[in-house]
Amino acid sequence: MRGRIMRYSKLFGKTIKDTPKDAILVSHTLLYRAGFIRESTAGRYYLLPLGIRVHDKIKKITKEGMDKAGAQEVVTPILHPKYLWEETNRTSSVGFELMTIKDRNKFEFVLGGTAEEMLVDLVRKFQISYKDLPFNLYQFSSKFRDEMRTRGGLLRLREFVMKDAYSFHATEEEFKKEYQSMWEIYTRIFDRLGLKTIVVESDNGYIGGEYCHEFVVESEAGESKFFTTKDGSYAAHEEVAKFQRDQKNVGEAEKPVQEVEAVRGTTMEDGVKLHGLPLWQQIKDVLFVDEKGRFILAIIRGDYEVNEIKLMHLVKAYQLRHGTDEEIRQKINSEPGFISPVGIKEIIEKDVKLVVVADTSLRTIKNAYGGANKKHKDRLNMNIDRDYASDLEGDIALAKEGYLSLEGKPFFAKKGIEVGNIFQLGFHYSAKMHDANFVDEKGKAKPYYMGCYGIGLARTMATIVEVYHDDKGIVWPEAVAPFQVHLIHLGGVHSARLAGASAKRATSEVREIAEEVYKKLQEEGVEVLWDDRGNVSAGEKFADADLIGIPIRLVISSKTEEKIEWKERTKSESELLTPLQVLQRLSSRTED
RNA sequence: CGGGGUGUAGUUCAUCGGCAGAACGCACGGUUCGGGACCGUGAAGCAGGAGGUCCAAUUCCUCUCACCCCGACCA
Repeated sequence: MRGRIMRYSKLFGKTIKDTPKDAILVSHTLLYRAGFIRESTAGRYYLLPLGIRVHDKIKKITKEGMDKAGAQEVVTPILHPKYLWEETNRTSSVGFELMTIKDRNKFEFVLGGTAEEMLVDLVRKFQISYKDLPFNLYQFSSKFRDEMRTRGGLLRLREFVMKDAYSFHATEEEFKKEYQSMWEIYTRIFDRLGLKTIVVESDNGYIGGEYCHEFVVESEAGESKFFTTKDGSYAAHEEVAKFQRDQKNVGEAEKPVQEVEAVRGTTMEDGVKLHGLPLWQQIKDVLFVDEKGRFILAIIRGDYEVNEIKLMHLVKAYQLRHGTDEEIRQKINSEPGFISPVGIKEIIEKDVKLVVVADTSLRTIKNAYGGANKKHKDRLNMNIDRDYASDLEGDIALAKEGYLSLEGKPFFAKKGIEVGNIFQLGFHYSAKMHDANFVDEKGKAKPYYMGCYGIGLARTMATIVEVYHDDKGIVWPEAVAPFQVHLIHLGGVHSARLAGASAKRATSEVREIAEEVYKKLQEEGVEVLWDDRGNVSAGEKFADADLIGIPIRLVISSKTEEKIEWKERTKSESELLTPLQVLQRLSSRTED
């Protein structure tokens, strides 16, 4: 534990008045101005004494939560042997953000950005039996991610401390209990940190697995876009949100297909204008190419957009890019802006692998129109099953605000900061890595079922500031404040003299009394920052106290006579208390 | 990686071909003393880096690096 007390005159890291020009977000500005952080290079920050105190408290609360949930703390090396990442083939799938380093023997390491392989490697060093399972191992360690772009001070870093946990189970049922337990513990941890989180269904990204949830704090500063219903019964990230397709003209009789001249541009609007038909009746065709070079034609109702994440999952691809105009012409033998699923398999080049993926929305329309795989030719009255078919059919549509959830409730779009997440990993890692097994009751080796769980500490710290601040500065919740008490004494030879020496204290005495109070608070175990500067005006001390944002401000001056002024950062009024009352109040607060 | 922007004192910014400036901050002295007080003095800069044009470049041109913002990714 760090020292409980500090004199401001000795505190490394001063407050500043000017707003740094590069700071856009409140959290960045305030943490910088108040002397909690300084930047090293993009996405890498120094935590100053005030900053590390807050960081430590967040860590402590996180740790208490994890321990309470029965997880056990470990430490893994930051340099991961690269062969481990090769074992799961993640060197190629996440290569864009991995950083590598070689030792003097040219042995290659990866700077750890997440530690699934390391934990599996650790666990497989032991003979795990079903009797050992389940268990959950966690650590606090620096993570390195060579992010393409950093953002907003501490919100998105290239180097940060993360609490990451990895759980190992014999069965899926067993895992689900842990997942639920982590869900609850996370909610409680963030609650203690003063953050109200929304649990949002989201995409796994490069971590792998089948499902996961983000813990999001609603904020305009956030990067996560998600949808919720008014009652909160459903919350899902934009990438995965499921919604109802409304029925359009399903009752209409199927008309014969007709090929027509269509001298038009290549956009959806051009089609609407030319034929005078609604956008939803048009078929949207989007060509993608995956990492294996497969062509994927996504077809969807014209008023919807393709969700690439959903599409990737459906076709089991790792990466998608849009097909180029040349590819459309030379490989598919179609025409940009005029692609059609009708007869497309017959016209493509022989060496081309094409997967046609249809969104379920195509079942809500009849007699659709769209291109005819030739320039300036369109086709009218296309109907699924009769005129065209897909290799895969499913949900590949992007949700939007106002769409209805599967329960029929309208979506509201929200933005938030993702402070933590929980992942189902299943056999994703244990299947790929050798010997990632446990022995079951019958003595047979089986892969273990896994989950993982992360919380970013610095991001959480910034998020707290995003939520708790006012125009004067930070307003730390008590649980994470760098100190509990900000003690100020005000000099004033003059005012003391003017007020008459008998009842009032002289300046030198005020400082002595402050020092006594400071020592008394120390004895009582109160964390206190004493602004002991003698040459600074009252206004400056107050402004600094407001900026730093410690919950309780105690003022001693010639005006307070035998008492001490008590002011809470969250309130505008103050009151005069006797020293005894101050101590009583402080002790009652710490008991809460 | 694509698009946009910024690099001049610790910080925020002026100067925009002709001796490098201000405010805040910092140091020292003095006056103040309950909401960022005032006066004086002082220290602080190879104008991000390299190259070019010019009698002369912080200023114009080229390249490069760093940082910020918007997009594709994430704790």
